[in-house]
Amino acid sequence: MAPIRDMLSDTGITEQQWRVLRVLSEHGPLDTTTLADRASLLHPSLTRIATTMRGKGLITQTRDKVDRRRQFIAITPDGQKIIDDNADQSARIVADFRRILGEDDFETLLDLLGRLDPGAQD
Amino acid sequence: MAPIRDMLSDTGITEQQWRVLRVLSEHGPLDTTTLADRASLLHPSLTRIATTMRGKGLITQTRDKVDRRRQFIAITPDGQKIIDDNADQSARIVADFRRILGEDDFETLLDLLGRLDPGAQD
DNA sequence: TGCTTTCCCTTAACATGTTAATGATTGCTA
DNA sequence: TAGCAATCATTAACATGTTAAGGGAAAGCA
Repeated sequence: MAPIRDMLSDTGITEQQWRVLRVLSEHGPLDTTTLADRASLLHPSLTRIATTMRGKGLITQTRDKVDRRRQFIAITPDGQKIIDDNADQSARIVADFRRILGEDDFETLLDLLGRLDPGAQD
Repeated sequence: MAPIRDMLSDTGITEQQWRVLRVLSEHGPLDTTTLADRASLLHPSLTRIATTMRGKGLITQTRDKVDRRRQFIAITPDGQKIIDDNADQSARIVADFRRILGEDDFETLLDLLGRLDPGAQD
């Protein structure tokens, strides 16, 4: 994760906050349980992270009108801007991994890791 | 790491404390810089962890007579007991990984990961 | 309807990761 | 030898991981 962290150190957000933004950017607004799952966060962590990010204006949090236990979290334009500004560099990092290993070995790695942790398939 | 954490939840120590004990058990007393490196911990983390573990009587910490900036940390009998009590189960977890993937694929995985992070060779 | 259960989420408490600043020694050098 | 740089380690501040407990709302049922 070191290259990712280097990238993020310039943006003022953390690795976990980056994951939250990416998931929201890809899937649109999500309830907190789904968001925590897709961002690989435990719910207590997400609660805190969401509070921080709401404070920074990166996300909005709204309560479900029907089921008032539920909440939905959505990305704001400011949050989306962080994703956009770093999209190139982010893609480059993955491309680097692929280049270092070569296409075949890269796929092999994903396969082997997947076999060790069947629950983590994306 | 999930299987390791399950194992440790019974012992009252954390994953990082486990790594510290293992390194000390394998290499004998070490200075804190070397210990932090081998246990994959940053120095500030090691400082705190060492304080905790000293409180539990798992390690001892002594200052170098010659260079009084330096410290040496050693495992105590109580600490070694934790290693011994869990050695079987620990070996079994690695063996499980090897079994799931098969010998060849297991070696391949170690190789691929090593190529992505050349600094982390053991 | 009233009660219990279940669900969704938050709080709390403790341990660690991470970066920057600070201490404490030692070593070098003018 | 006084002063400064380098080294080893700790402290501080903030963010997250992890487990357990709590709080509010909905659902099921007598």
